[in-house]
Amino acid sequence: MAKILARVCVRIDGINMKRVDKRGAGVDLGAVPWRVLNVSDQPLQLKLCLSGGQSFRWKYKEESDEWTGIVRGSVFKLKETKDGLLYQVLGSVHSTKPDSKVTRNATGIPNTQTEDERHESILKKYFRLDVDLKSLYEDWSKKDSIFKAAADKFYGVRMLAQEPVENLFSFICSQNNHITRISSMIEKLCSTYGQRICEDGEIIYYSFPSVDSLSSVEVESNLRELGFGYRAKFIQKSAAQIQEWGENEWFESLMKKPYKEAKSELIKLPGVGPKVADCICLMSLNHLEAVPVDTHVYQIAANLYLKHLKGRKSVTDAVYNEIGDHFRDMYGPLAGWAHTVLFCADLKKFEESGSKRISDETNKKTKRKKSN
DNA sequence: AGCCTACCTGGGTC
DNA sequence: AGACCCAGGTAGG
Repeated sequence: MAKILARVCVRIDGINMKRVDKRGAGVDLGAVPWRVLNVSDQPLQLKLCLSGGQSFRWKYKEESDEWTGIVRGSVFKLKETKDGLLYQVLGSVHSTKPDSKVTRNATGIPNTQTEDERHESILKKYFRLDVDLKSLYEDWSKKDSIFKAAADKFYGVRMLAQEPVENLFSFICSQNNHITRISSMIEKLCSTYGQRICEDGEIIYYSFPSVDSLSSVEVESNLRELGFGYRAKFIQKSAAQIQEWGENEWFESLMKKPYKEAKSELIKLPGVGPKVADCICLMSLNHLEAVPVDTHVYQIAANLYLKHLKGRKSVTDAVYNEIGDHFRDMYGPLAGWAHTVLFCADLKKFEESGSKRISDETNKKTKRKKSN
């Protein structure tokens, strides 16, 4: 069935990939074939990876149990089934046509691949499917009983290998902000400064904006009007700075540098402090020992591991580093990944009725007593 | 070094 | 209704 549908004639309309039938009438994108991604028995839980605070752009559709998001300029739909992880590609910034030889790409993946191979490769890299997560979980469970207790339910939390530009500007938006507002701000950023990729019914998909497009001076006032508040200035100024430092070469140099050096470079950007810098190191620069300490992680640390830190009014640099070092001492070189599992386990949104958050001790104390 | 305050906005609480 | 408070922080004092 899928194979037959795959042979439906495809025409490329600029950057928009539109499927058309022989009469030229538009065909619903539901005709895009599902493909199986070989995850080779690697644990992977989409919900925790895609809505656990690593990325803000993935959308979940309850009715179809599907996730939609954009990785490296391609719009993916993902679905977990008993037969494995299925994916569709709805459109692509640089798409020629499916199964044709790719002549150019910006992914560093050999250009002798077909589009399908390229997309499979993108997803495997994105989910770091080359990393054996089972043995990591075993290792971390041995080292920490709290981790062990959370591991069963929060299996398959994978550290995504994200793109630095999206990662950086998303987390500049995240500071002192709600998830819902962060997501809506990022969507505004994309629809205003990103490139239109394709559409699916009412929904138009945009790529994440380039650094260039965010660097011009008028961006600040535009973003302020769009409700970005004081982050508008940070975004424009950081974009201009990154551009000056050589963008791609700069990001690549940060990947090669030791974690601490990369972090101190990042902190030079306006709107990037220790926490955001650690997010970038961990999520897109391959420094897996980076441990972003936000309010949640501070709560987890102060209530479960470093009780002398309870009740601090602010997380100072010293406290911040103490918490990070503690996790690094405990878990080793991939401490940031391990910490993300705990972070997920502590998120309210992943609470099930009857279950409790790992740092629930505090919640009892800070919550007012319910009157009956 | 630690602590304070302002910063945009929007949603929740009392 | 209108003052709070808080939200996955940062900058400047």
